[in-house]
Amino acid sequence: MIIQIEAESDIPIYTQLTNQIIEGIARGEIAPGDSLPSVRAFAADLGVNMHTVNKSYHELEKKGIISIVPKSGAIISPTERISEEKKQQIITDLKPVIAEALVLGVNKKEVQEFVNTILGEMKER
Amino acid sequence: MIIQIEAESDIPIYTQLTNQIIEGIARGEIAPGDSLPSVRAFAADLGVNMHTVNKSYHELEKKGIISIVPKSGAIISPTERISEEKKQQIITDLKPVIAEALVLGVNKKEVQEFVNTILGEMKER
DNA sequence: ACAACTGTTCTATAATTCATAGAACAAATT
DNA sequence: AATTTGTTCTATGAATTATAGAACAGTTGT
Repeated sequence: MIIQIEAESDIPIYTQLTNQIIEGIARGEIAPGDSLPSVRAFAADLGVNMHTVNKSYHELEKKGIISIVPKSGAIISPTERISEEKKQQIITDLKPVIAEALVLGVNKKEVQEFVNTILGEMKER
Repeated sequence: MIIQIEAESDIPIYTQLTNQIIEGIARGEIAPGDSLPSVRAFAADLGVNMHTVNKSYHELEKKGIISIVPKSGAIISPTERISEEKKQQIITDLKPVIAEALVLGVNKKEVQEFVNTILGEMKER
């Protein structure tokens, strides 16, 4: 899996890393049961600080995407049934992006096409 | 249009305001040509600082959603043809949210339903 | 058993962001 | 003429982001 960090971005490095790991899982490049690199090795690889990678891992754990085994490693969790609360959070996150698209002149059909394009890049789990 | 600001949220106040204004336009509650309240009046209404509202207005202007006429007011811009670059930005913004949904166990069909639910709340322009 | 590696925790620093506050200016509105 | 407008300036305090180094204790590989 290729990770690309942009230091100049307004998105924090640990968030960029979190998102790209999630997208890697969604694409099927890494699967449940797989281990993520150690925080030190990954940090050295990316050219960032160990604590930055650690923060990303804990963000992923909080989201329920990986489980960190102390003194061992970070393992991608199996997919479970999502709660109604988390579904609502997804909708809340989607809403501002879709609203902006419509306001900027994207029509509804095109929004659906955008979503389908993205879904096409990802694996059904 | 009802604006609800959550001071405890991890989302900055000016971003919350920006998003809710965009959603108000998307729902058709406010339309191109309409004026937004003055930064001072809006700030007093919301119980936040004038500069916070001002920051939101400038964010909206940068996105091409309103036009600020100095010494006059902020007016919602008419919808124009969106550039290919902005379309790509929309897709870039959608991607992490959709990827997270899939990883958390939402299936593709359900993602499409989420999007359609949101689109149903908004007006075609 | 030993060495290497693991995540954790602690202190520390610098830059940036977020939100607030007050004041003053010049143009537009009433 | 008085009020309201967005703009600009300085200022402050809290929080966030990213880095750095050190030490600890458990796990893993040889």
